[in-house]
Amino acid sequence: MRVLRQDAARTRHSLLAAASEIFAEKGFRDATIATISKRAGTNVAAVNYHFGDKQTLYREAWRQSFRDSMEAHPPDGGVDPKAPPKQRLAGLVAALLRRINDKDNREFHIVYRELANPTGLLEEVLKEEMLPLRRRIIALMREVLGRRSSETQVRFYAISILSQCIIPAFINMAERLGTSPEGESWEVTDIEGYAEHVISFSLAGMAAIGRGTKTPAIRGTQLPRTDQSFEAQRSSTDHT
Amino acid sequence: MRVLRQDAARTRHSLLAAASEIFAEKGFRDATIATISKRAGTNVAAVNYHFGDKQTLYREAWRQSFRDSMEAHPPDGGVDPKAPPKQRLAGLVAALLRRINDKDNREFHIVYRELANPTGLLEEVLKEEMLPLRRRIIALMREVLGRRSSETQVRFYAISILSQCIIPAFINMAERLGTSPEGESWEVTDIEGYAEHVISFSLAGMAAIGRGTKTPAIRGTQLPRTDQSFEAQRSSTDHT
DNA sequence: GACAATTTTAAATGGCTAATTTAATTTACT
DNA sequence: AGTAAATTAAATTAGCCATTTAAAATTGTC
Repeated sequence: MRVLRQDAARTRHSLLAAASEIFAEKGFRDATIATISKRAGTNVAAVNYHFGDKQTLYREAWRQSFRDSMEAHPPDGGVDPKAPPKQRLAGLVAALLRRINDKDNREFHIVYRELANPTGLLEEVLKEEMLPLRRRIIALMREVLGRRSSETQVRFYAISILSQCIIPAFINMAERLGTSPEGESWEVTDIEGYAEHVISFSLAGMAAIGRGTKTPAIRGTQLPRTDQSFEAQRSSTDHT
Repeated sequence: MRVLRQDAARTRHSLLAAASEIFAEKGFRDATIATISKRAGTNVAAVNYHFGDKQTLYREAWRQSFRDSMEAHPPDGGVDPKAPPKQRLAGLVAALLRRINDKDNREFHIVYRELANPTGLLEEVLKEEMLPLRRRIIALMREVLGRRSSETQVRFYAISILSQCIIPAFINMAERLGTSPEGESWEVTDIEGYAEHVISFSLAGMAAIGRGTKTPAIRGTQLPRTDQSFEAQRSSTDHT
C-alpha cells in the first residue's frame, strides 16, 4: 500500500516551482527537463517518476501558478461585494493589474508563450479557469453600464478596460527586446498610479454612454472609412 | 559581372512572401527553410543562394511585411494633417486598428512571436521602425491633452489608447487556442464598429482631464491600496 | 534496528529535426 | 551559341532531449 513520504513531497514541490519558472521563461518546447530538474536540485528521472511525463508537469505547473496568483490577488481587489458597482469595478481593475504585473506571476507568462507556440496542453485547464473570470467581468460591466446598454456595448467596454490591464505586461516583454532608447519607453513602473489612471479614464469613458449615443466631441471626428473597409475586405490589393 | 535576371527576382519575391507567412505562423525557430522554400515553390538551396542564411531572410521578411503593412494603412488614417487634433487622433486609432487586424498583416505576428521567443535578430530593425511611430503618437496625445498635462499623464493616456488598438489581435490569437464556448468569446469581428467605440470611449476619458484632476465619480471609488503598493512611486501626480 | 517499499540517482537508450554546402544541371540573357 | 546566373537533388554536418533502466540510497514502520 502507498505511503506518502516527506522527501517525495519536497521534490515534487521543488519540481513544480522550478517548472513554473522555466516554462514561464522558455515555453513548453524550449524548456528542458534537464534544466528544470537542475534548478529543482533533483535528478532528471524525478520528473518522470513524479509526474509521468513532461506534459503533465506542464499542466500541473500552470495550475499551481494560477492558484498562487489568484490567491495573492483575489479578483475583487479587496472591495466589499456589497459596495456600489463602480467601486467594485475599481477593485477588479486594481486586482487584475496587480496580478498580471506581479513579478512573481508565472501563470501569465506561461499562457503568453502558449499563445505564441500553442501546444494544446492547456486547452481544458484554461477553459475551466478563465471562463468564470470572463463572466465576472461581463456581469460587473453590465451592472455599471446599466441595462440600457447593448450586448456589444458591454463587450466593447469590457474589452477597453481589460486591454488596459493587460498591456503593461506586454510592454514589459517588448521592452526586454531592447527596443526604445532612454526615457522613450512605454514601460509602466508605477502600477498603482496607472491603476488609478485606468479607473478614472475608464469611468469617464463609460459615463459618456449615459449622455446619449455620442458625445459632441465625437460628432466632429467622423471616422473616414477607407474603401477596403466598406465591403468586407477583398484581401487588400493582393499582389499575386 | 553581375546581371540581374528575371527568374532571380521572382524566386526572391516568392521566398520573401512565403517566409513572411511561415515566420508569422511559426516564429523563427519553428519555421524551417524546407517549409518556406516548399511554399515558395523553390529548392531549399535557394534561400542560402539569395539571402545567405536563414537569419537574413528573417529580417528581410519582416522589413517587407512592415512596408506592405504601412503602405496598406498609412498611420494618419487618411485624415488631413491640418485637421484638428481630435480628428487626427481618430484617424490614427482607426489606422492602427485596421493595420494590426488586417488578416494580411504578417508583421504584427512576427513581432508577436519574437516577443515570446526572442531571437534578437529584429532588434535593430524594430528600434529603427517603431520609434517614429511612438513619437508620432506621443506628440499627438500631447496636442490633444493640452500642455497642462504632465509627462506621465500623456504616457498613461497614450498607453490606454494603444492598448485598445492592440488587444483585438491578441484576442484573436487567444481564441485560436479554443478557449471560451459559443457566444462567450472576446473576439472583435467588427473592427470599424470597435474603432468608433475606442475613439468615443477614449475622447470621453480624456475629456475628464479638463474637468479638474478627478471627476466626482472617482472620488467615490477610492482604491484600496495594498501594503506593498504604498511606497511605490508617486510619479502619477507630477505636473511637470 | 532491520526490513520492505519508496525515492533518488547515474548512465544508457532511442529517436527525431534541420541549416548549410556541394557539384552537377538548367536557364536566361547578350 | 556561349557564358554567367540560377536552380536542383543529394550529401554533409550538426545538434539536442525525453524517457527508461537497473542499481543505490533513503525513509518510515514494526
